[in-house]
Amino acid sequence: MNISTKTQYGMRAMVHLARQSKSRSSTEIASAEHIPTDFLEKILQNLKRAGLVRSARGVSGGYLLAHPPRRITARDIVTALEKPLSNVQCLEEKTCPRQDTCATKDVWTDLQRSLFSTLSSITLADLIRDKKTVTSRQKKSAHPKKIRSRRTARIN
Amino acid sequence: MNISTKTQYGMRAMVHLARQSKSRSSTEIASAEHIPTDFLEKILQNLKRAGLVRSARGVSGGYLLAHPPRRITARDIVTALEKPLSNVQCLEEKTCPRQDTCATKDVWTDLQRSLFSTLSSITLADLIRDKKTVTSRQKKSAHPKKIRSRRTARIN
DNA sequence: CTAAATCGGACTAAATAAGTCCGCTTTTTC
DNA sequence: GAAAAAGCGGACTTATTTAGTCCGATTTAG
Repeated sequence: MNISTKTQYGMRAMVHLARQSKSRSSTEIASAEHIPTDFLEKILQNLKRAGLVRSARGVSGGYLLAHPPRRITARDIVTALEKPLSNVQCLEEKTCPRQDTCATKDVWTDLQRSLFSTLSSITLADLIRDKKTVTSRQKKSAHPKKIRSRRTARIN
Repeated sequence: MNISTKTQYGMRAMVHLARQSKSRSSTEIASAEHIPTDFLEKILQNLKRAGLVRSARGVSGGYLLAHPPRRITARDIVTALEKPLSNVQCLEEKTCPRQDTCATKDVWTDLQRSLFSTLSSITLADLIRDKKTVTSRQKKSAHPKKIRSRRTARIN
């Protein structure tokens, strides 16, 4: 019942990317966020396969968000990286052999629902706002963003 | 991000005990709930040290709940058995070295709060009731206040 | 006394997590 | 066209955690 460092790294990297307007290389993110480079590379691959980031190869390549920050939730990131999100086998199609055992199933379904619901309510846009606006995040209001551009890179 | 089998076993054992009015031996619970006996023994020790069950040694000894089922929540059980309930080091007193990193802290604190709140709202009494009452239990999602009791499970 | 139970510690095996290494491909720049 | 800087992919290693197992001691009812 813990959050793997992989997922924590991934969350940090995504927040980092959410603050940038242009693509960033994995080495740049790694040094900025104090994440082992090769490990981050793997994480970014996962995030890419999950459709959360896009990448460009070659010299001035790198990664950037595949969607605007307010369209990416913490749930997206966690489910992309945390392997068996709620691994309680009785939540699969296999039912418990005993009915009384299944009484405990309610606990795990409730837990999973609450987990998903909480994570879904948090977007990257929320996270890159100031701390004091955290309370207002719960109300889910839309916010404009300022975009600073500096360099140009081709992204697939 | 999964529930250990240890915790699942423990939950099953507690539900089992909640249905009984007298003490039960670990071997009895183990065979009824299909849990490895020696492993269950360890789990019951944990639950005992957490003050959730009581035990009697000797020939007709065994375990029984330390409190009535309506006073024991899923949170009690999970925290007793799941070792690092939400192991995100930045939730400890050690702050993250970088401020921007700490943006992700909100995710984990929210997650933990929601987790605790959900687990706290489920009592053993809820779990041993009929399935159809599950719906009504979920209505009082965040803050459990009223608890209806039907049968009086005289344990303690 | 003996059988059935709780206790406690030590130990092991399997699985998962966390990271590393290496070589390849793609793209920009000189 | 070569070099450099990036992403990509697979295989590999190491450390930690999980899931038990084993064994002996102690307690207690009959």
